[in-house]
Amino acid sequence: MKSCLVSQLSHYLTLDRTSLEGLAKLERDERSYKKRERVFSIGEENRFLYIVKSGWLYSYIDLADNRRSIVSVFQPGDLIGYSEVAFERYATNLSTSEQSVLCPFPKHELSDIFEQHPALAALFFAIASRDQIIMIDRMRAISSMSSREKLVYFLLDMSARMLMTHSIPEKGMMIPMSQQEIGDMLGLTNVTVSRELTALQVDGLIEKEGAHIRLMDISALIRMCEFKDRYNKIDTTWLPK
Amino acid sequence: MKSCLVSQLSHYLTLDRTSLEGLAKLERDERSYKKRERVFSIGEENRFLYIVKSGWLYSYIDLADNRRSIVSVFQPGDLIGYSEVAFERYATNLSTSEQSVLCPFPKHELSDIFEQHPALAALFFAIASRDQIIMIDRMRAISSMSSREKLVYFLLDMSARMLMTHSIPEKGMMIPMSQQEIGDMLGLTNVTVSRELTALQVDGLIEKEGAHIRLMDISALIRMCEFKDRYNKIDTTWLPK
DNA sequence: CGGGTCGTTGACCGTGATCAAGTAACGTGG
DNA sequence: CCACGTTACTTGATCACGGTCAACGACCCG
Repeated sequence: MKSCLVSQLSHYLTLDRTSLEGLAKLERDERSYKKRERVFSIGEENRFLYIVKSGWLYSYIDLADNRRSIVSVFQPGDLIGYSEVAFERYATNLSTSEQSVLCPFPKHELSDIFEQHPALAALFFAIASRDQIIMIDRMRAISSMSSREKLVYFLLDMSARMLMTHSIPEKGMMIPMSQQEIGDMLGLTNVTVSRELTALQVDGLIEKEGAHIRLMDISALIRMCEFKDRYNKIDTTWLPK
Repeated sequence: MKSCLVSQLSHYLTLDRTSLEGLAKLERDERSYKKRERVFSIGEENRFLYIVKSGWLYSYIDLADNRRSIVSVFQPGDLIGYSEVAFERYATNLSTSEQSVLCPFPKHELSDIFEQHPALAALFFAIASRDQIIMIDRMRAISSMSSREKLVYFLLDMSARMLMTHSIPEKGMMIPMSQQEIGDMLGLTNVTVSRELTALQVDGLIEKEGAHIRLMDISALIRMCEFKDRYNKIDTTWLPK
């Protein structure tokens, strides 16, 4: 069975035999987590990185007034923890939002990649850089958009991301997050998320049914928040080899 | 004369001779820019990265209502552009805020680093990861703090950053940014920045005089926004060699 | 001296948070 | 299978924070 990480990376670059072997080593172990289970917490010793084999997860930070800020959402094929690799202790919490399987591997094995697979290391670097740009997009959304535009941005981001690895079914994409959690990603309350989602539906821009959401007029939505798809293609021409 | 980049990197790790040579190659060329000069613009072909030799710069994105979002501020010793390395065209604009000198080098030379200096490549990765966490901190600030707390966060961030390379003079740190620009970093207007800064001064938490700001009660300020210094120390134990 | 940028201060207003109540969906155990 | 408890979503009423608009003063440089 093909690894999700490999399939995400192959989307950007055809990997040679030795790179594949290097990656396989990282996916040796696997562990399963229940729904809403905490994988690691802020302040714990940061020893492992994780590859998502199945399930959705998110990293978050608790705020003062028992709300929280959701930092990133992870899906199958994502590498978790490289943005924290510079610190001895975790700077975020990681929790599953549904039942998930992860492959943990120790931090120092990342250094083997740098020593033995420079092209792979550079690809990881490029992906980290892609995610940095995505974070910048989200910052722009949070700091300058209306609540409605923020939601549109969120939906397009999720959609672009899912389209990278698989197509979206007829009844729309399935987002296993509560409205509270969506709000926590955008700096909104669950109340506003509910209101704006129904407003978007009334205006015919989306259709929703349970956890499934269908985007009805994508180009209008893209115009609303000047969305750019950062997932589809990255520049790999500069990579070694 | 010692390079600023080397002195920033040395703050984290003692570099061996070959690493120093690899870095020297990147700093071969240099070019000077006037105050408020545009270095590159969104959409231009992304061919160069830059090392800051002197001056302050910032990258930004224009918003709809002729405002803009300032993404990052760069100071001497910083590496500019690695967060965009994954894209063929620049995703942000870069402009100086005062007269500056930069060392540009072509993107593909970064790949030489990955091939020939794995430890250095991993250190760059760690710094990119540090900056990712800093971005997360700022996201938390923007999405959940009051305007006053945002400003406190901004001041502490600047202070921590400057302390990494040099000490802060008696009359306070000198921030060559207008209140408009500070607002653009935090998602606030110049009006609010002005109001809150004077309010902080009235409360005795800071003192300001022109572009100089002195933090009077650092521990109170840190408590106000739960600030964490991410610059001072990073984990380099996992690096190759 | 004059023009321009930047910072300050005041009055008003709009968006989204807050508080609250009610409904719907779901899982568990009797 | 229903009774119950819990969680998620919806909808309404009110409020506060920070944005907007505007006027004025300080300062700098030509």
